[in-house]
Amino acid sequence: MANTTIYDVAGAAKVSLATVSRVMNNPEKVNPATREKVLKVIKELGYRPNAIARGLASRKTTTIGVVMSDVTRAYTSQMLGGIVDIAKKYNYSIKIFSTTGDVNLDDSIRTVVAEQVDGILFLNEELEQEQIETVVSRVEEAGIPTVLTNVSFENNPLPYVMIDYVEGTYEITKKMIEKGKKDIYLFSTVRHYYTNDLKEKGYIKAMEEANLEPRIFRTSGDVTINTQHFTEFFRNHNIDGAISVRDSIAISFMNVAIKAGRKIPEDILVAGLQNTKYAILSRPNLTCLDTPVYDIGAVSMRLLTKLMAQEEVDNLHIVLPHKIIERGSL
Amino acid sequence: MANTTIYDVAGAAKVSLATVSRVMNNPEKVNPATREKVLKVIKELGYRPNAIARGLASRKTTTIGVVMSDVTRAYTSQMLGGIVDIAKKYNYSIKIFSTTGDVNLDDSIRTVVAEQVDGILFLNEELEQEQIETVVSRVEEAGIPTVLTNVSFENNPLPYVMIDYVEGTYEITKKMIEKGKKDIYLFSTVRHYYTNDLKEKGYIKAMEEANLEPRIFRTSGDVTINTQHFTEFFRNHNIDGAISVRDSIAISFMNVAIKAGRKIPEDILVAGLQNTKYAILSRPNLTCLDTPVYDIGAVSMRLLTKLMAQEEVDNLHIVLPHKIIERGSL
DNA sequence: CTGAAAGCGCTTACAG
DNA sequence: CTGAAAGCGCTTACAG
Repeated sequence: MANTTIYDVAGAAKVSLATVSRVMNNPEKVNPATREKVLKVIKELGYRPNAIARGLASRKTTTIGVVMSDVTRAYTSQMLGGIVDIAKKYNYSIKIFSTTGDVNLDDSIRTVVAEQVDGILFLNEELEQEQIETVVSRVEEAGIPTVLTNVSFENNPLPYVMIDYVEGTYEITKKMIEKGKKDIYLFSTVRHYYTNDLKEKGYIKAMEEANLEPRIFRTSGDVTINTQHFTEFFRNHNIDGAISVRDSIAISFMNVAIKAGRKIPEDILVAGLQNTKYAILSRPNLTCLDTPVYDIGAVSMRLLTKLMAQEEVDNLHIVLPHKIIERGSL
Repeated sequence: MANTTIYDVAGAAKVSLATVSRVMNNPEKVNPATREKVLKVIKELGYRPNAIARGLASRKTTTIGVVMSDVTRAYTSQMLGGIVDIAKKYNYSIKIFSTTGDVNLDDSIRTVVAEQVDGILFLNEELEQEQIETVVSRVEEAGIPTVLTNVSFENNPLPYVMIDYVEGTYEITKKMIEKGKKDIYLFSTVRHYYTNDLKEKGYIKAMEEANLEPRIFRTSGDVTINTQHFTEFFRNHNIDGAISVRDSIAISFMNVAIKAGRKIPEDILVAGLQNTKYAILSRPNLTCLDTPVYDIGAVSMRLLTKLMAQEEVDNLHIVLPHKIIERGSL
C-alpha cells in the first residue's frame, strides 16, 4: 500500500534524491561506490519510480498511443502483436484508443494528445482522406511523432508503413486472368476506405489491361450478412474468380460457393488480400496476397522509436515487400 | 506545439487556476456566470488538461492496465473488444501489458503497478496456480483493484468473471455420448493452464460417468504443427468425437479428418469450447460451447469501474451463463 | 463562490 | 561526483 518513493530510497541510502534519480537515469554520472549503495537499497525496498511523476517532470511518458477502430479484427490484432513486441523491447508502454462510434475525430485526437503520449501509431484504416488530414494537422500542431500504420493517402506528409496494395492486387488478379478466368469479381466492403480503394485500383488496372470488365461486389464484413448476399448472388451471376479485400469474406464466399455446388479451385479461383490466421484454417486453404501484418506493426513501432529518439531516419515512407502465397484456392 | 495549460485558461478568463480546475472537476461548486466564462475560454483555446499532471496531483490516472499474454489470439482480442467499449463509456484509458516472454512475473506486475494504473484486468489465462498467487499478493500490497478476466484458481480471493467451463464441457461431452459416441477425444494444449484444466475436468467427469475412457490429446496451437499431429493421429486412432479447448484447433482437426476421408458430423462429431469468429467460417460451421467472450471482457471492465469507484458490489465472483450453439459439426 | 498555497513524486540545470 | 532548489501542470484542503 505504502508505495516507496524516491525519498524513501534517498533516506535509506543516505544520499539526496537527486542522486537516486541519477542512478536511475544517468548511472554513469555517479560514483560507482554510491551507485552500488543506492542500487542495493532500491532492490531491498523494491522501489520503482512512479511513472506519472516521472512523466510530468521529464515531459516524456515513454508511452505511445495506438489509435484504431476495431481491436477484434484479426488483421488489427496481428498488427498490434507486432507493435506490442517491439514496444516492449524499447521499454515503451502502450495505450490503446478506439475510435469506433466517435462522432468527432478531431476531438478523439485531442484526447490522445492530452494523454501526453510520446508518439502515436495510427492504424485506423477506415478513414477517408479529409478525416486523415485532420489527424495530420492535429499531431503536427502538438508536435507528436506519428506513424501511419497500414494507412496513407495522397500527398501524405506523415511517415508511414505500407504495402503496395495496388501492385499486389494487380499481380494476383493477373494470375487469375492468366489461368484463363474472365468473370473475376472483387469483393470489397460497402464502406469506402483507403486500403480498399488501393486494392480496387490494382484490380481494375489488371482487368482493364486484359479487356475484361471489372466487377466490384460490395458486401458486409459480418459473416451472417455476407453469407446471405453471396447466396443471393449465386442465383444470377456467373463467376470464375473471386478476390476479396478481407480473408474472412473470401472464406465465407467459398463456403457458400461450395454449398452451391461449385468446386474450388476447379470452377472458381479464390484469393484473399490479407493472409490472416484464417487463411490456413479454411478448406481449401486460402491463397493470399501476403501482407505481412505482424511486420507492418513491428516496423511501424520501430520507426516510431527512432522518431521519438530524434534519430536520423533516411526513409520515412516504408513499403514492405509483398508476395503471393499459393495455397489450395488459386 | 505550445500546449495550452490551465494557467493560460486562467489568465484569459481572468480567474485563478483553482477556479478553472473546479470548472473541470466540480462544476457545481462554481458560479454559473464564471463557469460559462471559463468554459468559453476553454473551448476557444481548445484546452485539455494534461492527463499526467492531473494524474500526479489527484493520484488517479483514470487508466487501467490490461495484462495478457498474447494479443493476437482471437479469444483475447474479442475480450479486449468488450473491455475497450466499456472503458470508453466510463472514460477510462487502457494500457496494455504483454507478459509473453517474461521471465519474472513478479517483476512484470511491479511494472504495471509503477505505471500508476487505477485498476488492473488480468486476462492472462495461461498462468499456473502459484504464479497467480504472486499476482494476488502484489496487487493487494499495492492496493489496486483487480479483476481476473477469464481466469481464477482455487480459493481465489480476487474478483473474477468466469464461465463454468467444467459444467459447459461436461454438457457438450454428454451430448456426444448421448448420440452414441464412444471414442471421444479432448484436444488440449501441451502447456497446462487454468481454463483448460477446468475443461479437462468437465470432459473427464462426463466420460467417467458413462464408463468411457477419457482420452486427452495434447497438441500445439500452431496450425502447421497440429496439422501434422492430427495427420499422424489418424494412422492409428479410432475416433468418433472430438472436443477442442480452442476453436482453431477443432477446425484444423476437421480439415485433416475430412482429408482423411471422414465425414463430419456423420463419422465424427466435433465441437469447440470457445465460439470465436472462426466458428462460423469453417465448413461445416463449428458447434460450440458459447463462452461469451466479448461479454467476459465487458463485464470485467464494468465490475472494475465499480471497484475503482468504491461502490458496493454484491457479487465479486461472476459466472456468466454459457450455452451450446448447435451448428453443423455436432 | 473564489483565490493563495501546498503538494503530488519525480527531473534537471546550477552550484559547489 | 553530489546536493539544494525550482519546476513539470495539475488538485485540493484551507481561508476568506
